[in-house]
Amino acid sequence: MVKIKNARNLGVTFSKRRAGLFKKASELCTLCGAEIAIVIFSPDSKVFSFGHPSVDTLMERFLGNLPPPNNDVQNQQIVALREAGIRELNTTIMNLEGVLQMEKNRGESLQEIRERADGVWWESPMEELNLFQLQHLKKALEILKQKVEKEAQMVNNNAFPFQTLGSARTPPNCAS
Amino acid sequence: MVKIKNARNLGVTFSKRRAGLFKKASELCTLCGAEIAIVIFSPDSKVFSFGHPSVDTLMERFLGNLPPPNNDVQNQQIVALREAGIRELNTTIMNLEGVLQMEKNRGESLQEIRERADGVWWESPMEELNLFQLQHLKKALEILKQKVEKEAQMVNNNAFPFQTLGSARTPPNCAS
DNA sequence: GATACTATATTTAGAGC
DNA sequence: GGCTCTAAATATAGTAT
Repeated sequence: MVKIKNARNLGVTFSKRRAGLFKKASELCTLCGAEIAIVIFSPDSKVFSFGHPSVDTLMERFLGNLPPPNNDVQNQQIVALREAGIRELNTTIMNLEGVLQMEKNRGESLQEIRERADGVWWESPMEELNLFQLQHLKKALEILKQKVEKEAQMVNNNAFPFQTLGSARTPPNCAS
Repeated sequence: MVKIKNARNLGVTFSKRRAGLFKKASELCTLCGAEIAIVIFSPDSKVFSFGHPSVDTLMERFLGNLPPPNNDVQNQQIVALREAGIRELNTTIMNLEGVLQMEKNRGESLQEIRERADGVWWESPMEELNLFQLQHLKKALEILKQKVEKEAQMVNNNAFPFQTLGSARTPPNCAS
């Protein structure tokens, strides 16, 4: 850990490192399929949080109030692998990119939102998005979702009738 | 984010990055006096957590079950919930972008993979990762759609749906 | 499976705008 | 406050042991 020389920069350091932490968390979610909730109270008691799928969902599961979803990801992976073809995956990728490109051309793409946010865009205040923009984003995402579901269904329809392995939940522990 | 070439090492990557995330969190605690709770569910539903001073303490404060040291519960709860909603939407979008970028990167070398796989392309680790991320993307999009719908509704009812209310309390202590 | 290594990639403190 | 730049610190994917 690098040492801090000036205490006056502590606020800046906090913001930068908080952003870095959330980025690492989101990468871990995307890369490994993990579900992560983070809650941070700053020294002046402001609250920041990160959650995928959501902080509340994961907290409740952690506290034992809700059972975990019984989706055996690894088994799904194996089952789907049996039938999945590279053509379908390529088509999916092309569709995804196509939709994004269309949205980009129409001037309200995710990329635009990202650019408007300048740098730490995912920390940018969503309040700057007006209703029209949100609806537009929503519509774009629905189209995108349809395409993904269509492709994913092609994979799952022919799914190998393998027995689904049960996944038992481990009791909450707290190891740091 | 570094691209993963071999899905076989996903478990190792998860462990390494989980350790890295916890390290970053603990540094943020000691360096800036922040209080942080992290809960991670691995793809096979194992639970890992980090907490300073403790996961339970921070989670309860976040959920509003315990009063913050020096402020009104209601306000704290509203602030936390709004923070959560905004950030989850943003981070989900970021996850989406990350997946798309990885798919794009991988798509560029699909031909090369085919050749290396030498006929048994479905056993190629690349395809495994593709499919895994496709499933992950689908899941992320479903969550995202819900959130966008919720946020859009809030915009309908409130001119400033995401306004962050201020809150202050006595500085915490975070020594380790 | 853990642990060590290392080349590469990412993060970040500080300074300047 | 926020943003950019950059040298230096740190994280990490792949690999060997």
